[in-house]
Amino acid sequence: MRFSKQRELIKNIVQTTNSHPTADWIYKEAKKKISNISLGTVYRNLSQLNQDGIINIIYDNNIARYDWNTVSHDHLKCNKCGDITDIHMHTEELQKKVWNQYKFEADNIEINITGICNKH
Amino acid sequence: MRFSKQRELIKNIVQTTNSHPTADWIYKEAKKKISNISLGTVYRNLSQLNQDGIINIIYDNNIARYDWNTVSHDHLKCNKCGDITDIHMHTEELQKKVWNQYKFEADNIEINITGICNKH
DNA sequence: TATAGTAATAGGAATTATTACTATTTATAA
DNA sequence: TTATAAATAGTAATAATTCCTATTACTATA
Repeated sequence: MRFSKQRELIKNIVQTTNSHPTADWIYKEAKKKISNISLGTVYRNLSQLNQDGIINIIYDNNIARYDWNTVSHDHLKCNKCGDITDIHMHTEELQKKVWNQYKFEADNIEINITGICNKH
Repeated sequence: MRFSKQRELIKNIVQTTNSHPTADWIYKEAKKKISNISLGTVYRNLSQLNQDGIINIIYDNNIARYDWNTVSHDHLKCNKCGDITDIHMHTEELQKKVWNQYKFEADNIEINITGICNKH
């Protein structure tokens, strides 16, 4: 992968944001520094960075959100404010369980929990 | 909820399909019976049926799939063939855990596991 | 039964999110 | 430097979903 200042910027934005931003939000942020950056460039780089394991993609219903946290983790999503909080449940036991019960070789386990967060 | 033949048809299609169909697939099936049915009608009815607890919506990356199985359950998704298998993990303990640790009142817990299924 | 009022529903248009395409620019290695 | 392969901006296309307005099912009244 060749260096590009667009990709550096995009990586930097994701890595310094805790709110699981959307592609569109990242695009608007990026424009503040490189005003003619294209949305296509944002999408392409986000998926490249994801493929290289530098950032993570999570799906919030039908839109993609990007996450600097690449270690496997889970999410609490509040139905009132829409906030998504990172949490960690131990999933090693689940991995063993699906192997034993279903002979399914799990490589990723994601637990998404919706409900009401502690701000309400 | 008022009667409509479109909704009856859509409900019937979902309830007789085991493959977690997408809105678009359901639309194509529905057209065989009501040729001028609109995709918007399909979406509206699917989400109404979901709100009434008659069917379930699951998200496979960023597209919605519909499931006749309304009891809370989890999914194994194969990276090779794309098949999605329904499974059941007990999630009561997870619900307690997020309450104790985060004071988060969970109303839905979805565990999505990706990997290689037993057909490969 | 016929009719009128109304809120739910339908179809199709519009919007949003994402991907594809192409001419041009740029990083990098020889 | 220059060759070249990769990346970019800009735009068009596609995919997924939601919105808008005419139509229709249902209810109450005559």
